[in-house]
Amino acid sequence: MAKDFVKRSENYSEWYNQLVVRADLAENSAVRGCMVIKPYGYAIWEKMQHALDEMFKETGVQNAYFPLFIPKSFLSREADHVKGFAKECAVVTHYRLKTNEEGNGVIVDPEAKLEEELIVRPTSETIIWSTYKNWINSYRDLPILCNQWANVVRWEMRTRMFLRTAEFLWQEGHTAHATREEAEEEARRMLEVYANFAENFMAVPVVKGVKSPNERFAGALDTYCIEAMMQDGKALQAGTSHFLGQNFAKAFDVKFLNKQNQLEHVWATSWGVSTRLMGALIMTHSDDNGLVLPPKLAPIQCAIVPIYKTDDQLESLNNAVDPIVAALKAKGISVKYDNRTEYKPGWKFNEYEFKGVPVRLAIGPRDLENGTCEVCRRDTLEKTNVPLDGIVEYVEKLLAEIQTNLLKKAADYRAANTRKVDTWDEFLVEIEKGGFLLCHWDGTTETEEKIKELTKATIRCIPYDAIEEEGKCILTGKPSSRRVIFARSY
RNA sequence: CGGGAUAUAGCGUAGUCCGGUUAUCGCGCCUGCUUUGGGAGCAGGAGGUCGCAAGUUCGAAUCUUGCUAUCCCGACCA
Repeated sequence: MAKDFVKRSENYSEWYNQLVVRADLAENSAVRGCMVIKPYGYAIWEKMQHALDEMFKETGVQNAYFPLFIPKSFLSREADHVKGFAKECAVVTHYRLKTNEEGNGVIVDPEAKLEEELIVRPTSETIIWSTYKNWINSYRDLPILCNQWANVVRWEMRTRMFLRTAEFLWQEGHTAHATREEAEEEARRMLEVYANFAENFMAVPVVKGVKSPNERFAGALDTYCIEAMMQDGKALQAGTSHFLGQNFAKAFDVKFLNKQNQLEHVWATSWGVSTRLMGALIMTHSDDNGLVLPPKLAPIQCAIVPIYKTDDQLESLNNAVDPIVAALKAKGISVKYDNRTEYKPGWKFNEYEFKGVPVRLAIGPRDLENGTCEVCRRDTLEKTNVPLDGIVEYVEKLLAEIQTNLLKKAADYRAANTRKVDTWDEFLVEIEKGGFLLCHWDGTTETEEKIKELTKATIRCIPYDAIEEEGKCILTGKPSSRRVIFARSY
């Protein structure tokens, strides 16, 4: 372990920042609020992208790409939408620089002012719906199911690596449908995809639910979301899927002729997940020894460290390990045999541990004699001596077990930090402890905002699986028919 | 944009209150030898506009003023 690595329990924010930087995932850039994603971090993101792409394809979604710049007038077409994003947009006003006549460097050429300013997309609903207008005439053109992988810019006041940066990478799906039912179904289907991905690939358990009107996406009729719990008890919105109704179709005049030969506005959805998922991944599993990665997203699933004194020993180890590496690769396991001479075994152990490599094998002369190797699993740090005969199957099984174990650990943690709260006094005490509080709420925005003002807690979602029960609002005592999740969040 | 703080080598820092030779220490980096089953040891070495600018002074990392940048707490948010 790094000598001065801050413990998770001591300073959670500091722990997170150091983890990101020292595990080689990312670093702050010279540009305010922006982040450099380093190769190791990007490799994880790529794995996420590939897995999501596969899942999207299964639902019939195709990838496309739309422009980075949005004419200012587009953004103002949908009233709620512009209200939601106006405060955080980067604006392009000029298209040319010129050399500074009074010295060195360049200045913005005042002659090159744009007639209409361009907005760097904070999200692409507007540019996409202005395009869809040209694609849609008849019910035969529907549905349109497009996704784009892109960067977006939101000029945030305070940033935090992966969780909130001025520029971030994401995927945004935009679909167009002939009926309300179909669009609503699509929005829910994609939420299922996200929940699936979070649990099966990231090993992050999530609560599926609907946002309260207050927390809804700007311009949506309904926002579905998945909420995860981090190890400090705070909630993290991991993905959202919006039912947009006909708002954008009306704003951009997108109509189609239905089977009855009547002109109708198109129904829309949009859904997205971002590099924020990286933050969720890091914060859900990692510990005081560094990153812990679920095998399905780990760039290196198995590291092999040779232990030797002489060149002869190294050579016989190389000969013994080569077929094992080949066999692991044949099983689709990404393996790194680290026989660099520049670093000592102890250094390598710590390195792979810190970077969250799920399984590490150590093989030395002693093992060659015994026909064994030492297997260390990152999730529990347990070490076992395992016969080299059958090692490939052992590693394969262990990776699957780690994947399962991480999800279980995270689910147990969440369960231990989720509780029902029925009185306001109790709420005030419990919210300080962190975690999810299941409470009754009278359904009004006023109450929600009052609670936020008093405690910084927000309604994370109204869970799909909320049980119908009679209750009284935590704050006002007015009747309520189901519990919602209150928590402090990122 | 309000409130608070900071700026010294790639990173982390001492020195600043109370001005005074060659700016401290650790990590990292380079060279050599010994090492290698949990971040090796010893020896040697490289690396600095002390955030920028002006002022006070015989003399400024240190005092004064202005500027800039960053961080933390708010407001905003995936």
